Amino acid sequence: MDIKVAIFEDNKLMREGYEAICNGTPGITCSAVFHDCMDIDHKMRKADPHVVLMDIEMPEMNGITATRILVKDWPEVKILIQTVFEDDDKIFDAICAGASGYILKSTSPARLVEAINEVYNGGSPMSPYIASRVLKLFQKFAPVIPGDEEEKFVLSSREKEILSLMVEGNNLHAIADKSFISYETVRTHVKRIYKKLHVASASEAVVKAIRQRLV
Amino acid sequence: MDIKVAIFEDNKLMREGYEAICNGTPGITCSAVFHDCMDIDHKMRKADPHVVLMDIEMPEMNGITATRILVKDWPEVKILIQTVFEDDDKIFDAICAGASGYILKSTSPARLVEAINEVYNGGSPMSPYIASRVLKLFQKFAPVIPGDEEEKFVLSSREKEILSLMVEGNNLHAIADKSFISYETVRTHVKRIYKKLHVASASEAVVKAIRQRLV
DNA sequence: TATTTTTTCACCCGATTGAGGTATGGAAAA
DNA sequence: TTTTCCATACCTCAATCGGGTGAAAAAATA
Repeated sequence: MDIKVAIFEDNKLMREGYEAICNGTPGITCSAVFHDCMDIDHKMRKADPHVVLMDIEMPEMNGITATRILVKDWPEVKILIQTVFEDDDKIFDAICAGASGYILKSTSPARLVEAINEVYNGGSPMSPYIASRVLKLFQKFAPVIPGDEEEKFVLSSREKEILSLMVEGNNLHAIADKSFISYETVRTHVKRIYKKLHVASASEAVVKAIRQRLV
Repeated sequence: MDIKVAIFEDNKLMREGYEAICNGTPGITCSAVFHDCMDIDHKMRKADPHVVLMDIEMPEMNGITATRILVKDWPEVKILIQTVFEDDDKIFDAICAGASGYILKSTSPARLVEAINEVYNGGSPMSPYIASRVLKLFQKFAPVIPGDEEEKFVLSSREKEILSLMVEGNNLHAIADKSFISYETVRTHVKRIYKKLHVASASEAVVKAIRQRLV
């Protein structure tokens, strides 16, 4: 069956262009085109797409907000962001909103078709420039300092589990309940975790857990 | 002038395959092939490449460690990681090490050539699966959740300062000393921070501080 | 099989923390 | 000018936490 694509794009010319590209490609059908995201719930029900081609710059509701809504309410639908902008903030927001791909409007029709197929199959097409920005942002926010090889902490699976629960904000009693073990046992595990992590408090442990991505 | 590529790959067959692909492509020249990363400094000086094709799985020194060294000592050289592995840890480490691209060994020769051109021109080629893993990891580690607008925490500068000290692992007495205020005052601030952040413990506060980028 | 590691539980002690309240001076905003 | 917010400081009380010791199953490993 064809991949059903819904297009959200305020510019009439581009909207029609995308529609033509989709319908002109075997295996892809444009099930609906919209010029804004008003009443998006109703629009999505009507279009029932596999892939959404989403413009960022739109009146009333921008594509990023719309993406957030779609990710929440239609988690199976893949969202392919399309924009003229290349700035980090937009890229960052779109990705955090849960977009599956991010391509520039300068992308060729052939590449657009490729991208639609890729998102549909679980991949994440990105324009080369976007991809490099994503990696840069990733390196910037990476919670680890890659140099320190010495610090490798080996926690047992139970210890990792308990550390995770600590990061989630549980106190020791709550951890005991959720793990179905006694409070004293939790305390024993926690003490061992502290020893292994070379810390002396829950706060330090969770900070280290996050920064060293132990959880 | 041709793009000069240096190949680091322990498997003889693949090594020769890559070399043939590079030299068989107009605009690309393989300036050297190596079966390990020993004495990498000398090897790099000899090869003087624009792009390094780096295998992750190698004896003596793995490709990620080598990547770290290259990024530090040859910052202009683009590194294209190539591997059979798809696991998140490897991807994560390679990107943090500073790789410019990450492709699977199952990638076609045509796509490999494309990728070499893309990294050379500042892009970041990634296999679709890798790209989607990167986005997932990105979302996981994204320091802000821009969606929840309700949750914007306005801390006074003093409160932020104290929260930072908490994140650094100081206990309340240490914070008092470092801030030149009394222990009890620190406690008052901390209580207010808890209220504002809707948390009930130091651990929760530091987790929220890190995740919401408050410090 | 024997040995080590992991997981489990218990008790003690002293220090720390969290929650509640009260209060004062100053700065900023209304 | 009054009010609100911020920073400062102190008090009490109960609960929790960190450190230490000890020990016994269970599981993994040699």
